[in-house]
Amino acid sequence: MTKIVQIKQTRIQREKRLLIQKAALQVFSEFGLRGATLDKIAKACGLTKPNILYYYSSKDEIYAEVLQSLLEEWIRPLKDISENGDPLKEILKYVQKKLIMSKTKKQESKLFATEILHGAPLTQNILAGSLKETVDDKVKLLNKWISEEKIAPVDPYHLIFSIWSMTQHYADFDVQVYSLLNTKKRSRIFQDAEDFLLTFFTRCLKQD
Amino acid sequence: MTKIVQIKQTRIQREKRLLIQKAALQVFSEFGLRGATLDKIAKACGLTKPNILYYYSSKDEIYAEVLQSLLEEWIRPLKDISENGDPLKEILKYVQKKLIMSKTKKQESKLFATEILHGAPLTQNILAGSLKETVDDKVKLLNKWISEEKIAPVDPYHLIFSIWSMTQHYADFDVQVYSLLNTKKRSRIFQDAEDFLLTFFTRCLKQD
DNA sequence: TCTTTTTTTGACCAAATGGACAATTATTTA
DNA sequence: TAAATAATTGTCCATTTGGTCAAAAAAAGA
Repeated sequence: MTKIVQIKQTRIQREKRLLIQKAALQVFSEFGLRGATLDKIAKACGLTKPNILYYYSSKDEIYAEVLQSLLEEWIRPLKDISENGDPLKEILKYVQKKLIMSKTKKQESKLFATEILHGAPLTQNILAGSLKETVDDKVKLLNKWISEEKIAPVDPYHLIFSIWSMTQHYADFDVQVYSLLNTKKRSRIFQDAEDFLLTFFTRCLKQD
Repeated sequence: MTKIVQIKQTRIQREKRLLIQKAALQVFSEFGLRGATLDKIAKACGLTKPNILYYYSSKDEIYAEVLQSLLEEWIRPLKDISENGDPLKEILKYVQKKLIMSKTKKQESKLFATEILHGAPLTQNILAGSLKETVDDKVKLLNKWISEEKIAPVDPYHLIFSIWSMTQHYADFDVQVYSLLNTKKRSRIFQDAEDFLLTFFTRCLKQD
């Protein structure tokens, strides 16, 4: 009696898994890992709870997969900072990209933030691994630009932290940001934010 | 048969309530509202679960009280920005204060962040109320300083957001920050952060 | 000290929730 | 189209968890 292991995913499996992931992202980002329930995810994607557990063996597995696929996407733009372009322009382009992500990937940003905030139980090794590699690489580049006097001297690690924090703030703390702005300013948050950030980093980094 | 309503707190009540609040802050900031359990709080303060419920009628009530007392403390430093001092210095002093809070009030920062991140269900009215008042007040002051050409022109709302995000990042994302720095830099995070932030805001705001 | 009030706790309950499973239905494949 | 495989679901279960309650213990007051 041999059990045949299924290797290739069927069409339905691909579709349903994606469906579940989308719903899970939504629910996890709103309620956190522990606040999210399988019932909520089930309702969000129109499947039954046992049906979800047919595709994933546990709630934690769903969470892990959602987080995993999000992390890769999250690190990517940093890699795009290019040694060849104009230093200030490259940095500003990165700021813009991150800001756009805050606008269009709000759920992802919040889920990532919640994970880190609560100690990054599933993410530690990625942080200390591939993310650290990429960061260290870009830190070297920034230091090179500084020594060549192409940008003003700053601690490159903290420069990266500042870009992350300022841009992600508009996704993670959107409720607060919205609460504090009046209707008029609310409708141009991201435009104002972009203007502010570009001015800010230009003033801070431009060599005179 | 009249039930006498107790008005004054006994010594034990004062002590135990504080004890519970401390433990609750710790547990809520680590696990979030839904991840925290009464049992965890109970263990953290060495009381039994029913005993905790003798002092607080529900878990939500504990959460609300912890959050409430945290919020007041959270807003306060912003109020201290003074019209009379030197504009740039006043702003830098505020940045320093916020950074110190990130260092010494990490749990509070994380709890606040988690609350906002998940939609600020209990905090909305405070955000739109007393916090908004204070912010609007300081925005006026910043605009005045700008029109008097005492600091460089920037959007004052986004300036405040940038201070919040960059300083709180060191508390909320500490796991990430630590993961990315080597041992040497890890031990001077807050010194480096302060240098970075003061330089940054000075460059950005100084009138030439 | 004796009484009253406050504090503490063990035992218990109901609801929520993650998950198992067998039976049924739909889809593929031969 | 018949057999095999994949997908779906109703039902059930065990654990976790917020919360209750009556009785016991401790503290305070007279």
